[in-house]
Amino acid sequence: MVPRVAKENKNKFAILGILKHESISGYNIRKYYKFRGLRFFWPDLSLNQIYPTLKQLEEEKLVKKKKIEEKSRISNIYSITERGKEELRKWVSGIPSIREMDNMFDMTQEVLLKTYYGGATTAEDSKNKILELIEVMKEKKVGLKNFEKHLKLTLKDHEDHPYFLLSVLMGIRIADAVVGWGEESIKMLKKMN
Amino acid sequence: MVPRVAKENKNKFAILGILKHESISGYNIRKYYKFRGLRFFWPDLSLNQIYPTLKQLEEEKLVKKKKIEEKSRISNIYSITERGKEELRKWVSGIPSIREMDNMFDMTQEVLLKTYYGGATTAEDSKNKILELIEVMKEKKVGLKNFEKHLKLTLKDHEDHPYFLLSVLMGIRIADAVVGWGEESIKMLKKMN
DNA sequence: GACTACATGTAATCGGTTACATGATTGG
DNA sequence: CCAATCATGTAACCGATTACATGTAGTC
Repeated sequence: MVPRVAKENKNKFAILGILKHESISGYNIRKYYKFRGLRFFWPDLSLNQIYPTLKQLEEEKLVKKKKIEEKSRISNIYSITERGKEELRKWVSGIPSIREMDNMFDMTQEVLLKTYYGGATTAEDSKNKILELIEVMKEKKVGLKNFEKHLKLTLKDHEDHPYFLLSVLMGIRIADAVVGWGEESIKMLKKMN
Repeated sequence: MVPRVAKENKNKFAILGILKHESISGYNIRKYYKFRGLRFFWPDLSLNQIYPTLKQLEEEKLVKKKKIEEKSRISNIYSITERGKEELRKWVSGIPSIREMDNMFDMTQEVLLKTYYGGATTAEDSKNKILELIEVMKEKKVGLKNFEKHLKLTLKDHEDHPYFLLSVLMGIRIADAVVGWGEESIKMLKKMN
């Protein structure tokens, strides 16, 4: 029997990354998510998800809970443990398996989250991930360009084809945007050394 | 008690849209997904998901199953019913609630799937959806530009800030790409009339 | 004979959403 | 005093993934 590998709970690392940046309560993790820009590219981190995940992280000894009274208010402040930092670093530095993905949004999201928490590992690790993303996106673009050519020739064969073409054009735009971003990012990361 | 509104099963409509284009088997829905470009921007449609969904669609009388023997092979060919076509049209023509979303990828994906199946409704419907996406993306960009300004000023205050900046820059690139695509698409849809 | 592609499903489980539940504090 | 915000959770359910299960047809 092959051991079952559960789909990674990425919200776990999203939360761990926030706690690496600062020690805060569950309620404030939600605010952090909402007000630091993470929400623009990462799926909703709701409180109903944050609290159980924190409980799980505590059981795994990746975070520590402390009851703190502040301005006559009691809240549970969570902070990352050494073990948690190491777990985060391992996850962030790991090359995401974007080669097995087709969906351009999925792969971009994955690399973006790891880039966002790039402070948890070395600039070199971040650079490598972005370089791979650039490469894969360029390959996707070649495939999309072929679709475009084919659809432009068969535009009038089926009422659906013009709409298929529109979605392919979006794919090409996304690929270009990601490659452009990647190249700009590589330059910025080099300057940081 | 407020009635529970289940999260829309979008794969249901993805499959319905494929069957509107052509009558095929579950196995071939998977191939369609893989080879028509849908995979570039829509999450994996696996066979383990396709079969139960087809069963559900059949129960709802949105599709019809027919056992067909072809080249000594028996397969279940599914075709869309009139009711299914109407259900698809209603879904495609509905304005997605992207204003309640923060995640730029989510909103783009949602509009893209509806654009992909634009043949199920009028060009006018597709245009309206894209116009709204352009507007929302422009708003997101304003927010991201503010983040960018702030992060550039505080770049050296925290080791994480350069990485936050990188993710914000990606957001800006995505926003620009989507707006550019939207404007190009509007022009193409106008020509189609 | 082994491998790939065709072809269809079920069972167990996980991750995430919706809904429910409770209570304190602050500001108008 | 009422609304918004602070603050933390549980229960039920749904959607999607992983794993399991089975069998045929064609090709190297």
